[in-house]
Amino acid sequence: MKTIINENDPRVIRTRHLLLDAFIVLVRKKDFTSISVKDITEYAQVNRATFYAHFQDKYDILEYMVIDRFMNLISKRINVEVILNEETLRNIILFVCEYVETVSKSCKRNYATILSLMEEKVKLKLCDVIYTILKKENAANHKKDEKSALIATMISSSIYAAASKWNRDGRVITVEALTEGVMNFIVPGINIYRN
Amino acid sequence: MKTIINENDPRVIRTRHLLLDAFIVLVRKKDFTSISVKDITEYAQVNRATFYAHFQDKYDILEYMVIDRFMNLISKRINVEVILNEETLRNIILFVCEYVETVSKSCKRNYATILSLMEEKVKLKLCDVIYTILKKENAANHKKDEKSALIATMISSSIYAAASKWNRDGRVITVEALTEGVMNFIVPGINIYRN
DNA sequence: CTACAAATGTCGCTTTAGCAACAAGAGTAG
DNA sequence: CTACTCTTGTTGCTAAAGCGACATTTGTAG
Repeated sequence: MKTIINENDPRVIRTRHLLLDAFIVLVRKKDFTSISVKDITEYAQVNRATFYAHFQDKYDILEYMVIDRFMNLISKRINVEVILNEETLRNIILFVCEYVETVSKSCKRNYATILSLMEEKVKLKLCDVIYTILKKENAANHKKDEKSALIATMISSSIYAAASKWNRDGRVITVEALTEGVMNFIVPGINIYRN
Repeated sequence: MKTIINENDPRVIRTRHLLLDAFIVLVRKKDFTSISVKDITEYAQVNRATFYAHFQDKYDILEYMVIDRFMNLISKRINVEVILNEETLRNIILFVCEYVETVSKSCKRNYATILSLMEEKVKLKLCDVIYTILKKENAANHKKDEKSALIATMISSSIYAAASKWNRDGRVITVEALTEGVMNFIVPGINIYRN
């Protein structure tokens, strides 16, 4: 039962960090299934009841961790202040490929199934990022918001699906080749949307 | 105005650590005089008012740090469960010499005067340690407590004074030689007290 | 010297964290 | 199956940390 109200309270930030850091340490050492909330709070030196003020359960903190990392990584590579030109799109595609690859490599097979539950959240975040860029482009024109949301959904799902397939198939073609294939598919649709 | 009640509360321990760590970092970088309470709390990410719940002022946290370090160092070298035989005494003398030397070496000249204010506290702690050992030796005989306190005072002051002088004079004789000199002075007195 | 800026301690009030105890559920050994 | 233990969420209550404001002091530039 999350009960935290003010995300900017220094105590809240500190406690969240303690819990996340503990969780990350444990995740490297033990099987996710065998990690209990008690383990996390004991390692973090935080009361167990406090954990439940921040997260619903251990799946919740896993999700938080995955999203948090995704956003950290993408924000270092893609500036949301930019416009969605071809260069930006290529950067996003390259980033998603890299992300998918590193995640799949860092997963012991036990985590693969669990992380697949998180994929949906990551896709939504990717969609968010693209939507944010698109919306800013048409800040004045509110009528286009709906269209932006729709096209962002399709762009992000295309990119993520392509990157996933590419990774699943063993990454036999180069990322550049994949990027071209994706670009050829999505750019015409985007251009039509822009007119 | 220290207002902390429960020293074992995990939050108290955590906050104290944050403050101490921040203070130690700042002490290495800046002149003690130029360190403000605000600096410490900002670095530690702790509220300024909270600082005053733990320490009176920056001199107080300095004192705490010095005592804390002294106790950490001595507890690694001298087990208070031991009895005060000649070996233990020699170990104590060696430790005090080492302590005095390292402190004086790690001090920029600005700190020397400030740390001299701390010397008295360190001496008292040394006295405490010796008294604890002595008292345990006569646990059954409460009448000897007063005598133990007195002799502990004299033993500790003798050792500390000798070590200080040895250090002040440039450490020209070996610690072993100094130890012999000190032992020759204090052991007879201790023996008389024991009978 | 003066005036302005910054640091110091302190205060009441709000918010978050710790704690102990609870019922409910999962897993395990006999 | 049963009894046992451990984990899980949850709940009041207590205690510590955060916050903004305040009067003072300190220090420093003009």
